[in-house]
Amino acid sequence: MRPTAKDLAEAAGVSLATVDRVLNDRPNVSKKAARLVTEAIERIGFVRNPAAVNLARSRIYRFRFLLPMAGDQYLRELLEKVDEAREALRSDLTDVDVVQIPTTDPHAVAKYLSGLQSEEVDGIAVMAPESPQVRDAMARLIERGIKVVQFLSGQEKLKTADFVGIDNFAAGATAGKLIGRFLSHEPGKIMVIAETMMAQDSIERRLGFDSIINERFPHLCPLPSAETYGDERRASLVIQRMLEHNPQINAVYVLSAEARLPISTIAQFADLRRLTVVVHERTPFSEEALRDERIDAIIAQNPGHAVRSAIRIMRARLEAREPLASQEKIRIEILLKENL
Amino acid sequence: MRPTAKDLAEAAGVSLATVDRVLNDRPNVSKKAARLVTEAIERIGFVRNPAAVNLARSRIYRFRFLLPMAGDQYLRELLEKVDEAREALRSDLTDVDVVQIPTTDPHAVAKYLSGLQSEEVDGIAVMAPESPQVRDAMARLIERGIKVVQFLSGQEKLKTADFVGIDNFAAGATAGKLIGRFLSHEPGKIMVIAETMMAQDSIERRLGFDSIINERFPHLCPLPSAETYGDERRASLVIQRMLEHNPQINAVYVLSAEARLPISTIAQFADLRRLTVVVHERTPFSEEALRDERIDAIIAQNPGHAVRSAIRIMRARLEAREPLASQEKIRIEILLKENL
DNA sequence: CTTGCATTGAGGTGCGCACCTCAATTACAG
DNA sequence: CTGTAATTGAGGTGCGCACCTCAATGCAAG
Repeated sequence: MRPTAKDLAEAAGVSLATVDRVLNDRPNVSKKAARLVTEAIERIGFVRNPAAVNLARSRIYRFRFLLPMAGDQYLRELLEKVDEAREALRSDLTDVDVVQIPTTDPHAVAKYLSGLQSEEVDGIAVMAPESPQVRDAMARLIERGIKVVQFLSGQEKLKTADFVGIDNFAAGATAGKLIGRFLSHEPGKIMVIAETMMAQDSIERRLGFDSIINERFPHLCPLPSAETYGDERRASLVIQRMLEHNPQINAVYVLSAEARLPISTIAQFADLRRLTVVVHERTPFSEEALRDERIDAIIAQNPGHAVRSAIRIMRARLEAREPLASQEKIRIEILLKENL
Repeated sequence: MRPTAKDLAEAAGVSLATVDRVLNDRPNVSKKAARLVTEAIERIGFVRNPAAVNLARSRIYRFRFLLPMAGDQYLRELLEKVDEAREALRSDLTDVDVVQIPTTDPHAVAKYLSGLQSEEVDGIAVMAPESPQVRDAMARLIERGIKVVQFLSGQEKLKTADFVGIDNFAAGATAGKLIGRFLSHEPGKIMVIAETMMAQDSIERRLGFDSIINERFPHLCPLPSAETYGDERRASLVIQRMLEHNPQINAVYVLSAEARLPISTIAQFADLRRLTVVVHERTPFSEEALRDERIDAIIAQNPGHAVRSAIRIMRARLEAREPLASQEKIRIEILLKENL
């Protein structure tokens, strides 16, 4: 049998009460007693039974995901995964919920975060664009004991918060490498499309992309980023003009999470199958496009993994444990038609 | 507060004892009582508190990984991940251990499995090559109530066991697609190397590989599989001869998990950087080779994920739950230098 | 030595459930 | 109607720990 707290008390030569004081960081413990107990813990290999701990504490973890209001398929996917996690954790003393607010307005985000009470929630995963106000609000949340995870978004990294997501520079570089190698030695121009280049992650991806193209594939010329602002008419205009002015385009890189608008717009003016196309994020649309070879590769970060990871991290932090780094690292996945 | 069993009893209009009988499938429950309780469960949204359940049952799950005796870096990686999982689960009522036996001897594997008692272990993840004896032994284990996972190995799938690992046909196809697209339109021959072609997974990978090369890249010619049998001298002989007879070779595909021997052997006779090379499994060796561009891509299945997945599945089965399919699917990862 | 404070031990309660016993009630066959 | 079996309820115990109270002990300053 595993040693219990009682065994531990015996081994340390102290009472159960003192063991309890040490284990739970209660006051009024002499250095000597603390040492006796910690030594005994090592010696007999004592590990708290988490089931008993949770039961006794009758504690419920309340985690929240703060996600953008709008969004196309990728966001929907994400919401679904959060829901899945909620269901899976219902039985596990963990409540998960979602709040959607217009994250393009940093003021609104900051205000929401500032209003959060630790009675209301134990941890929050925030997916919002970079802004000093939001960063400040997060820092203050952390001071108040609410765990914060910077979630899949291009924030400047806080040292006191955890980050869940991919290295966007590397992701851009990966896209560049794929396009470069797929095109082989043919020279040409690459169309780069983003929803907006205001977001930190778009910028990083672009930098990574350019760096490898310049270094390894100088015969390829990446064009300036075209921005759609998520607007159909604007996308149509910008893309059509770019295609007309650059007949040498033989590749397309879509920086943003939502590939549907750019890709379906391009399809109106050019033959996708003659282009090498790389996009971000697996969605029903991008998956289908990959299957019928309108696009050649998807760079993805597994949203289900990201959601679970964020929850595990917040939980570990609350229990003052260190998260398992290797498990919590989100991989930059490359999806081809063959390994979907 | 979440409803407790007591609330449930009240809501169902029966006693706690009857609720207990229904929840734990004990005998002597009338259909009517069972119905009352299950209806009440739905109605009030009752969910058992797993902490309390585990505490009351004071049950410890004992899982075992049965792995091959020998092996190079990949196996070592795997052992490490199992160890990591063991540590992480120590506090979680779960004991994990490893047994290594010479899995090339199906007789020994079958014998070991047959000798297993359900008093000793609750579930076992078996990584061993296909053989009817082993399959039978596993089937008998399942009948005795021990959960079995076919782990990362080329077994014929049992319907009654779970499988953790990748689709090897698709993995081979992915390798083929990468090589085909990386080589672009240049014709040439592809060297295919395996430790042995006796293993089910090697065969499936080869089939997947050939199918896509034939279909999509007919200008490429995959050579017959060269087998190293893990032997240095044999590898040297076979590979040197193949390279001499086929100067048109411009790509290499290493089917097996251990790429070190084939790759370092090739390096003695040819310039790896002029070849397009795809191998399986991330190991310290393959990682370094990818970094310094001796190889071009790694097809990997995350061993840490696989280990954790196997454990989660065995656990879910023991608790008569359905594992979360989306989480337990092992992805075919493509690693380039950029997304390592 | 006394006062005041920090430290320690003993003991109890409750978390939500599994598992057990024993009596009481009900259903059913003969 | 009787006997028997099936069903139900009441109640208790323990899992390992957190959290609380109260009394007892130690220690140091004045």
